[in-house]
Amino acid sequence: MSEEDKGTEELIFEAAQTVFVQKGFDGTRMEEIARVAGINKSLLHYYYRTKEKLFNAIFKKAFSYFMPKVLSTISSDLSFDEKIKIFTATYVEVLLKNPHIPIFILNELNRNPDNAAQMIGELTGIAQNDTFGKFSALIQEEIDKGNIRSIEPEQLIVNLIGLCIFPFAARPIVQGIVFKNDKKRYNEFLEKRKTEIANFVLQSIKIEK
Amino acid sequence: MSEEDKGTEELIFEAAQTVFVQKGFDGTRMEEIARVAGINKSLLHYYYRTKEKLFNAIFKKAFSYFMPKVLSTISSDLSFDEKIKIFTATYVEVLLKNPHIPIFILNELNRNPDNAAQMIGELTGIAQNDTFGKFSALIQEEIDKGNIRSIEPEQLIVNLIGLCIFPFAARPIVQGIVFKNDKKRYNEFLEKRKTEIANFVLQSIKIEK
DNA sequence: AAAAAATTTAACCAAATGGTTAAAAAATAG
DNA sequence: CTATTTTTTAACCATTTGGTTAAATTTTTT
Repeated sequence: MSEEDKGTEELIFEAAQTVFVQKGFDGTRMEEIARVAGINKSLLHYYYRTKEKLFNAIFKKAFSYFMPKVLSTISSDLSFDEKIKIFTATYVEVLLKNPHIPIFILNELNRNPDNAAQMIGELTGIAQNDTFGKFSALIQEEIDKGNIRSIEPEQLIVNLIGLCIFPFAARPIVQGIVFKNDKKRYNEFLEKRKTEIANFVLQSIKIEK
Repeated sequence: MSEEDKGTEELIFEAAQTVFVQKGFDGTRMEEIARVAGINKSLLHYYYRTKEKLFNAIFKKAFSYFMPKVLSTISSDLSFDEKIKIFTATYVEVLLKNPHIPIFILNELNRNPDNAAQMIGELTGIAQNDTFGKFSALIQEEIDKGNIRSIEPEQLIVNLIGLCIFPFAARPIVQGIVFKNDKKRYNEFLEKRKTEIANFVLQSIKIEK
């Protein structure tokens, strides 16, 4: 394989990403991927033998955006407050750059949990490191130290992640119904979320006020 | 049409709901709906002429679970705190009974926003009443009265709804990764959410502490 | 320039799918 | 009982789709 092969392979990969992420596995047609990539179906199969193989490659990459290394912020030596602030801000920033990822991942995870689990298992990080376990422990420490009020660590973790992901996964609802299709206000709303989420969460759990 | 017609029509409707909600529009096969309903394809088309018509009927009903009348709690004469508590508790209860609805709605909304918007428009309530506008006004009043801290009403509304919906839409993640497939702990977690969400939110926005 | 690899073209295939049709059988209504 | 409606059966159809094949052309490597 030459260097330019990566050019074509990458071209196909990006086209596949565009189509799969927008339309899901069932809604995606191989021909459309080829069309978007500006090549033909034969070449598509020449690089990725089956739809499944291509999809799985896309899924893995998409998942790395969905559960980004941002979670490693937890293992840094920042203060708890800073960790929350940086985690949420960075997470929202990542999602602002990949706004279609959440609904894609959530849907495919739901559609074919077994295959998805397999793909996630093949990724390094996330599942292996037990990042959430560490996060739980960190929260429990803060509670024990009296820095935050008592709360089940899992509830707090799901709140944090949910507050970041939800406005993206539910964009048509939030933009359409809450903001009556005013895209500008919806985008300003998302921008503010970068700091708003940490604010909201910390106000809820901090003890001194 | 006789009375028993409704029996068969309802049978088909329920089978369609089961399949569509689990597999989405693209992933659903008409034959599977017929199989689940215990009838044959011909009879299916005899009642609902096309896949689209059947789907749209299902979508409308599902959406009424996704955005339930619970939102009318807002217009009641309860105290603000009570409104939040009852809204979140009832919403989580509704979703516990229809756990697959969120991801179904979010995905179909994303897949075909125009058709979804049309269907939502044909429903009474929700879109017409500007429930969210009223909710915003209510929140702003509470801020002006000094009962809760300053916050953009839309941020608070999205937080509330997101905290309710997210654990259902992201079940495979929450159950699989956070709770390592311990279904029992995941279900206990959801049960606690009925009160936990209001707790979390009120702690964040209440002024006296 | 020769060999190897990449790309295109186009025809082709089998399976799946949404939908139709028509005739027979069963159930229901008048 | 007769007429109507509902339901089944089964064959059928056109289209779509993922995938293959083979030959020709272009590009890259050596």
